Amino acid sequence: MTAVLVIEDDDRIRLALLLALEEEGYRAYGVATAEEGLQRQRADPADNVLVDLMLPGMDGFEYIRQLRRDDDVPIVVVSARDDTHDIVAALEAGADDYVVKPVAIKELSARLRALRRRGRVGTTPVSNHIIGELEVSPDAGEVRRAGQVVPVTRTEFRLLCELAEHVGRVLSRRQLLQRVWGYDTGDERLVDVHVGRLRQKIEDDPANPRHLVTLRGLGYKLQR
Amino acid sequence: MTAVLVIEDDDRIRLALLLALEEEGYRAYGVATAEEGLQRQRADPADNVLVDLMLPGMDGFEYIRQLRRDDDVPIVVVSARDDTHDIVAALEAGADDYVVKPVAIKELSARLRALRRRGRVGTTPVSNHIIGELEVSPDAGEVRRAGQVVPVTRTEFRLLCELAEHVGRVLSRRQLLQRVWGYDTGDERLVDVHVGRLRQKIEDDPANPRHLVTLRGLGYKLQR
DNA sequence: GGTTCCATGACAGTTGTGTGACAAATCAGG
DNA sequence: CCTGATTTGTCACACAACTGTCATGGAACC
Repeated sequence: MTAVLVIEDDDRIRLALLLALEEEGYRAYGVATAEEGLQRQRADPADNVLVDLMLPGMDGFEYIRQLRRDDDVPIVVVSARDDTHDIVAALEAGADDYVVKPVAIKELSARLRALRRRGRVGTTPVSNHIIGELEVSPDAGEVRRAGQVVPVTRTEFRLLCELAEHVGRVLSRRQLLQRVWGYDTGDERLVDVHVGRLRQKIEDDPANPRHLVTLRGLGYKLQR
Repeated sequence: MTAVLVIEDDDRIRLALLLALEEEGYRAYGVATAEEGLQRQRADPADNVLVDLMLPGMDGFEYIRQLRRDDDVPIVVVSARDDTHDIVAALEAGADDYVVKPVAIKELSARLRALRRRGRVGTTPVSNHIIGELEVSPDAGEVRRAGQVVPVTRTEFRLLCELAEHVGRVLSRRQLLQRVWGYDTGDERLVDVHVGRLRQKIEDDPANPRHLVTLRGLGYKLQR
């Protein structure tokens, strides 16, 4: 069955849309924020995405841009604003269609069908490690936290990739030195420093890390 | 250059559309009847078709059905009628989008671009890449920015194609040297220089690139 | 309480990148 | 074949960003 993800902060509208879509034979589910929308689509990809533009927190434009980094799902904007600038900006950001509220469900359904008929084309998805709200894309050379790109340096990035490839496993300082730096020798404290810097960037509370944790006497571990 | 066929019986509207499209950087030509439209598209296929619904003789719905028998070109209906039944019927007949007259040319252009990005499904795979407002057509040997052709040199073009083929992925200087120049060896700084020159042409603010970005220590990446 | 292990801030040296200038190479048109 | 224009590759400099070391203080362990 065709699955549709609806991102709309107004509860009444969202529920009405979901109901109408189910009536039309879709499996439909919704979230209220763009952040949830990103997470949801990564965890359980839908065949179509409907998104409002005015959302609390991350807005619809930014949502589209972020999703489009590694997902080619057809995106339809459902907005109350009938403004050329918005329409152009949304399509440029990567949306495939733009309809103005209130929208006839039959029209929406027909537009979704037309889009699916076109099919997907484009980039093969990038391989990601997902650790909770953290995403590491070795291909894209990017680290995201709750959808937001976090700038990390090359060494930090390599270190994080190494840890992400072995989620839940302890890696000793020596192992990390070996794999990230290529050293066989050298001061192991170097690892500490970089772990510390990484924590500043990817942890909510760097002093009490939830993902990048220390195992005293053993080394470091990345966990979900 | 992207060619657009316009089928519209009202001379004034047709000419206005053609003019506006050319202004946007398209090669545009028009006919007044569906019969002419079919003939023309078979003789000299356009990349997009705009069609009115109310036409003398064969109407727009029938035109779409007939054209769709052997052509997967993106079709956009441009109609004065804002009626759900018409919209659904047109999309069901095989149209890809439906806009209501009068239409902002910028919106129309953005919708055409979005459609081309989706590409054709039945015919040869699309080889042109669309990255935001940027279009790269390896076949046509052209780069467009917001519809306007940007003159780039051969090397810049190859570099851009290489990056465009891997949107969202980092390519190291060595990889680029290898793929664009065919070197196995050589000074990697060469890549920097050409990236810099490319940025001057395709970026809004070359000093703060939005698409052709540097990933320090990793290489370059083209992103939407 | 002593010991070991770890976190963190500061800092100087190093590396990586952007850019302008320039000469060699290539191309277009006569 | 010649000439002028364009394109290409090299270089050097400046600047910003990154890295590794060290010292200090704090936390965990016995």
